[in-house]
Amino acid sequence: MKLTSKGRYAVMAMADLAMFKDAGPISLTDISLRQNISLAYLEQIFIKLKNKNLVKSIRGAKGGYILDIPPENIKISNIIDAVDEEVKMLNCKKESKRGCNNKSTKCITHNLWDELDQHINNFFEKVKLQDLLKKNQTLNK
Amino acid sequence: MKLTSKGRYAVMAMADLAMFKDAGPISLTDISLRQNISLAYLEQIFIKLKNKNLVKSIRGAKGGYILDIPPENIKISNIIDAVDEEVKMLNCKKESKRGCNNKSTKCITHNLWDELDQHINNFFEKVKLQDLLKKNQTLNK
DNA sequence: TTAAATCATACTAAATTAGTAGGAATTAAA
DNA sequence: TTTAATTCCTACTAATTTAGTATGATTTAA
Repeated sequence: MKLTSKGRYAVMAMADLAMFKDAGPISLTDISLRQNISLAYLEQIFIKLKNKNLVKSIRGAKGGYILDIPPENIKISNIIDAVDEEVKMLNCKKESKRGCNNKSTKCITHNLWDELDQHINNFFEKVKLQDLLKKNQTLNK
Repeated sequence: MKLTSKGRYAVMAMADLAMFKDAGPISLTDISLRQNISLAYLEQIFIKLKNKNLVKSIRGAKGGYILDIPPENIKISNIIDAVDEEVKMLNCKKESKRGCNNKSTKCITHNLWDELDQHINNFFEKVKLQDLLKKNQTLNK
């Protein structure tokens, strides 16, 4: 789980789509204006969202994107995973076969990052796209 | 709360100090060798830890660092905050006076990142340095 | 006096992130 | 049938951040 503004943009854009989901296909131009994200950057993001079947595209004039899944069934983690390639923030894991075996002093913090990662993932698993639309509420818990 | 390998190194180094806390001052050279972190980089990290009164330094030959607080009273969040300047991952906050007021569609995801941040902070608040030394246990919960 | 250590600051290299640029393909509507 | 609006595709680049080096000064035990 990596957290960058690309992921943030993706969530914002998906929330936008969800808000206007009854208005037919939404063009990236619209989202670009409303959310203030560059069109070209949105294009890249939406290719990925489409590849993960979170959205469907309608090409040509009057085209755009629509959600391919109802917003109450889309986890935030689905969105973030789609656009930000899953790179573990643990870097002791990649190096090691030997060494970082959780027993040496060398990687005593291993467990810690591992659990943090689960913790963050868990957070994003619990929150659905739909939840974002109900504003000013506590999302998780 | 920012999460980088600098923060990871800091936690590793502090855990190392905690393990050897009865052995008098520990030199960064020792930590460097045990944890495989460059000495010069450790030096930078320890200046910050010292500024936050997490460690004390003893200069000169046979010098080194010792914990300034017992490990059961040091939260992981204290360590990470000390070395990784607190830069909010929310970037909608910095721009805005107007705009991102949590009511516009513009920053509908505001709450989400805010809560995530609390969530991560909360995780690191609950875990103490001492907890890392009891290996192979669940840290949080 | 020497060697081991911290302290301080500046620089640099690598990686990542965030975007731009330019055009091709598709399609609704005039 | 032409035009304009759109997605699609790929390559490039600029900005930022991160991670780490380099250099040398200062302190102190032996």
